[in-house]
Amino acid sequence: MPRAGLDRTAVVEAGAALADEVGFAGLTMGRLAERVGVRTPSLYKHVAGQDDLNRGIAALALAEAAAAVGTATQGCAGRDALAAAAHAFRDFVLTHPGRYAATIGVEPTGPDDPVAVAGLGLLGSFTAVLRSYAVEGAEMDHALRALRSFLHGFATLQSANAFQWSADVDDSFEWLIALLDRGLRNASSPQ
Amino acid sequence: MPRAGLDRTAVVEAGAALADEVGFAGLTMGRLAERVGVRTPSLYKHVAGQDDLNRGIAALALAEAAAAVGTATQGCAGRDALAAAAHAFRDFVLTHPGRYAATIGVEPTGPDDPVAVAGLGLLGSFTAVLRSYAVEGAEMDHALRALRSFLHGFATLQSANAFQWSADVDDSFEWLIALLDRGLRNASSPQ
DNA sequence: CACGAGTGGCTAATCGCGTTAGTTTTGGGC
DNA sequence: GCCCAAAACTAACGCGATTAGCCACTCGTG
Repeated sequence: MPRAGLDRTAVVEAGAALADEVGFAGLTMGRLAERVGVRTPSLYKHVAGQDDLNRGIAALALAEAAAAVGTATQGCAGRDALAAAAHAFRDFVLTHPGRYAATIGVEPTGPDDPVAVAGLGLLGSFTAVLRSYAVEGAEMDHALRALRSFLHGFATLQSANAFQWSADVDDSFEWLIALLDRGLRNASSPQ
Repeated sequence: MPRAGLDRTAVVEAGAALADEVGFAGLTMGRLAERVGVRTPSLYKHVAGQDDLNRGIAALALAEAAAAVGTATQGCAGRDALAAAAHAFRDFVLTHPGRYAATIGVEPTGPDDPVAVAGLGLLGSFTAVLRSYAVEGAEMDHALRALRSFLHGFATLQSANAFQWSADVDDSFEWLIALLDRGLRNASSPQ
């Protein structure tokens, strides 16, 4: 039996790709094993189990999302940066719905958990965007959460096909970015 | 063996309550059967299977959420209505995380699917709120999607404990409402 | 070049969950 | 008091995750 030459990152990456194809719920150890050309129990030589696999996929997805947002906003500021970040994030979620879904419901075990580290990276990319606006101090935390909620909600709902009405979804996304921009530009003004 | 006297709604409601307790992923036919005092296969006399159960729970949750938002916004307008709706929705998701989770990933099978009907009800509650702002025509669809994305994203992330930083989550929610209000008040103005 | 150890793969088996088939029991209507 | 449809039960299957235990390939070392 020739060896497949697997290692942890190969298994995790194959799992992420498979999750994108068949959906996170359809990611099964058996399917993943078949995909990488191995019998199911052999996977356990590389990952500790399904939970560990999910954590690996989540960390990978967060790192990739952070990179996508970071490079998309290079050299932009203000509304341009916001639009670039939003589009980069949504594109990532829509092209990689499975691995993004893996990031939900994974609680980091500690501050040096790869999931936590990757999450901080994504947060950093968003922080850079918000710095272009007059957001400072404690408001940064609120704005970060708002931005993350917006993007997560929209991308998740669209990826779940929860938008069934008439209007074009891309138009709605642009409208949403404009609304965020309006709200952020006056962030410090008295409500 | 004395009869338990179950019917479909009793099973669905017990399933929703159980999902809130143990999480949507922990909702299992065996546990639900034990909860209602019956053996697992007996549940299949009332629901067609786990998927059907999920649809029932989702429809129930959407109807309850619509009712909560609707009554909370009675007699309010503008920012008051927005704040009331946002709080009612978030409270519902936080107190019923399991049944709300059931609403994600359920695609209505047709226009008269109870899930679709209940979803339209929730949409109607949000539409009433947005009518207080100068939102009209095609913008209503965009604003609806924006509001839904915001609320879904925030509630989901908080319920998944994805907010790990310093600032108070309730403060962030108020800040987010203020941001939405600012953005909506100028909805029709040129960006 | 042999070899021994460790690693990566395999088979077999267990457990839990969803689901189906077939059987028994209950309780309301005649 | 009897009958039958509904509702519950037991038994059994399939599938997915996981573990235990075994074997083969490969690589570094003598």
